[in-house]
Amino acid sequence: MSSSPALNEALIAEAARIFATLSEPTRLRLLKTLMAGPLTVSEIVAATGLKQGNVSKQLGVLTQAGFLEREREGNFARFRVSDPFVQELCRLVCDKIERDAHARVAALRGEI
Amino acid sequence: MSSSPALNEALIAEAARIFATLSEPTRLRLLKTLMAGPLTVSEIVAATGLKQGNVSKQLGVLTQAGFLEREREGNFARFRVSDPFVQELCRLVCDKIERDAHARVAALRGEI
DNA sequence: TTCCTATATAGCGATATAGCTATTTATCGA
DNA sequence: TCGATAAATAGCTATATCGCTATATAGGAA
Repeated sequence: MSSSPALNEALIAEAARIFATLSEPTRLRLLKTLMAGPLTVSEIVAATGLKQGNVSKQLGVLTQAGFLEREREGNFARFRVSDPFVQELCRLVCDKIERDAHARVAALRGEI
Repeated sequence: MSSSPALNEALIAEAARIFATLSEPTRLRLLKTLMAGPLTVSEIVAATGLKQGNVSKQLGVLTQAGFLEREREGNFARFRVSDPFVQELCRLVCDKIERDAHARVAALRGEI
């Protein structure tokens, strides 16, 4: 049971879109900040030191991509990570980075 | 045991780089093609219909990122996926896409 | 060496998007 | 209704990078 080329292309395009969403340091910083718990825009601005406009814009991108949920609270907007998938993905990547770092250290040891 | 801000930034930058490498449909297509087994550049060109120059360029990007290994075979260059990490990552993302698709279908059913 | 084929790379136009400043929109309290 | 504050957005410049064409490099065979 193999899928049609078109479906494959759609799957690839969607996967690329997901990876692209996660390809910006600023957005990863926002996700990391929100992984500790839901926060309002101003709290995020205070926690990260990023400009309010950029924070709003990138939160919008992450929400559009389905990684965050937005909830109005009076004058504020509170954002939360909406999908454990994000955590899984980030953990996998971070583990990989650590593994590679350890491998590099081991290689250096071998070279001495 | 929390890491220094600088280390965190480095980790985020590295993660963003990994995601960015996977954010291009062409590169995902190449990875997908190579997941079936190692191939030379000309075989990849034949299998995908992409231009030789682009294939070389993007294989270079993937190799630089550590996702592929290159092996000279006389006049040819054979590439292979070098890290099961790539498969894991792609599987995770594809699963997510399928889950979301099913969820959308279910939502549609509910709306009828 | 000289030719031929497989890869790699240079240079270019087009496109996408990050972050900036400034402004607009939305919601609450007086 | 009228500020005041939180958030979203508009418009901009700068930058990165895709795929393209054309060319350079590398390695084998004659």
